[in-house]
Amino acid sequence: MLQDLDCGKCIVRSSTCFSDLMPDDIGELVEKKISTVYKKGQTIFYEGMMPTGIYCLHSGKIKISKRGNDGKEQIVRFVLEGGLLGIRSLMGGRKYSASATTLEESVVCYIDQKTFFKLTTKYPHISQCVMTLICALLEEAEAKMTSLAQKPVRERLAEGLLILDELFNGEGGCKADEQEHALSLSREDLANLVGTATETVIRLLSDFKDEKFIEIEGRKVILLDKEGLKKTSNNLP
Amino acid sequence: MLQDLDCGKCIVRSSTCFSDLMPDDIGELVEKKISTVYKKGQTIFYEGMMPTGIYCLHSGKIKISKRGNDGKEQIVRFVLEGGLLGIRSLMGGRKYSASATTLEESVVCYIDQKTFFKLTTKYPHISQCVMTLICALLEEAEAKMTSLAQKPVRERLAEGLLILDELFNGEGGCKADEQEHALSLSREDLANLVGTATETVIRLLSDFKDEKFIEIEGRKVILLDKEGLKKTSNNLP
DNA sequence: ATAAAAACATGACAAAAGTCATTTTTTAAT
DNA sequence: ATTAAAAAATGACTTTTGTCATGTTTTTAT
Repeated sequence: MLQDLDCGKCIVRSSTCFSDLMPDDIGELVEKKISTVYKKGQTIFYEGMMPTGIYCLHSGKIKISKRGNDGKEQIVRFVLEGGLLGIRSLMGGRKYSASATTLEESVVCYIDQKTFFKLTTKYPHISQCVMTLICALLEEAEAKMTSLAQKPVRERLAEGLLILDELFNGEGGCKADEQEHALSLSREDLANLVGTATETVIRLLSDFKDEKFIEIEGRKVILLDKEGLKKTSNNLP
Repeated sequence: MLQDLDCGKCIVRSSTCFSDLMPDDIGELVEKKISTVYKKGQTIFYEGMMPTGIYCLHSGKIKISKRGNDGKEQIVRFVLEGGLLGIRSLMGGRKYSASATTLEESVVCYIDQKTFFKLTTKYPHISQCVMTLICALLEEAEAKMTSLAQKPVRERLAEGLLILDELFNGEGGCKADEQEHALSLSREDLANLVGTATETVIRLLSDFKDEKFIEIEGRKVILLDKEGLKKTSNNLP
């Protein structure tokens, strides 16, 4: 547990729904929030648990995943620095319908529901902001549904690689001096994101390599030809 | 266009987010709302348009569907009597990401955004109610994603039939004196819901008939053995 | 009532994707 | 640095699902 994170100076906070808080409320946040470091692969909450607050991702990357009826994992989305975790479940008053697991070491701030709802009551713009977030998630979920229902695996994998690249190496991602356009999800995670078998991902990645769309360095996948991937993903413009 | 719908007496309204309005506001609703009858197969709004208000379904049934990159339709969800249409797009301030088409003759009340937002500002419980609705939609969407990604078509079709039955013949559906447990979506709609080819749906429906799970009467599908369907859908309890 | 159109049905075949078994490489721990 | 464990890779084979062609039935419109 970390004691020394000062929400007042937190650049992450200022880019979330919690921007524009009055000093007193920031003070309360500093006091009430509980910050925890999770190592890679640790789970923050499990599907089926009842939420008692929300989590704000201070640093790191997280996958949100469900288990299908046969216990197989399905990755539903990712959360990056500044993202909120468990907000849908808390706002909907329902159990978590997915689990949250770190993909790398992450610092997460927990805010209990009482403190959170006090803030949403006082600041309507927070509710508004959360509503916008959830609406965006729903739009994305419906797009992904369509993709899963209609596209062959090859197209979905190309699409998945591009989305991951945008997510991890785009705006909020790592700096340019790090390995550019490199993804390092396991093949299994990639399969659970795209909705296929691990072997199929491996085979298609080799194909993509042969076609010079990507380069493979051990676990890392480096995008060489995003245009080519875009074409094979069959996403027009 | 219909002039004679009185929101004050509207049983549908009283079961939606618009329950508990003060008389004056109901009066304004009566004045401002525009009620229209749509025939079967007509489209209320199209993917890509910008919303200018919301629609409330007074009677009828509606499918919400997207087009994939190859133009193929994907049914994303259904809306029944009392449901709101276009709420996600309006609240998220974004274009419609799906179209709304009637499955049978339907009466739809349009409320322009100014009137709507006036109400949400005055009645926080409306915003709260809408938030809960959208959270539920997101949860369902993520469940459907998982199903599409992991289940074989046969299981998805069984699941789809059960969901449709629950939706159309359960609580808000038709009365018991009508054909019980009968669905009359076209095979094509069924395919576009379940994410497969029309021929595959037809073949699987024959299988289900042979296995005595359903009976087929022309376009109508009558569920005989819901337990059996549940088992083949692989949804445990 | 009848014709035209749409929806449904079926067969044959091809393509896509999954499974299982086995080997190689990479990663992590001592 | 070495070894054990995990992840990645590959091949052989099966199953699932999609496509195309064609015939039949049901709706719908005149």
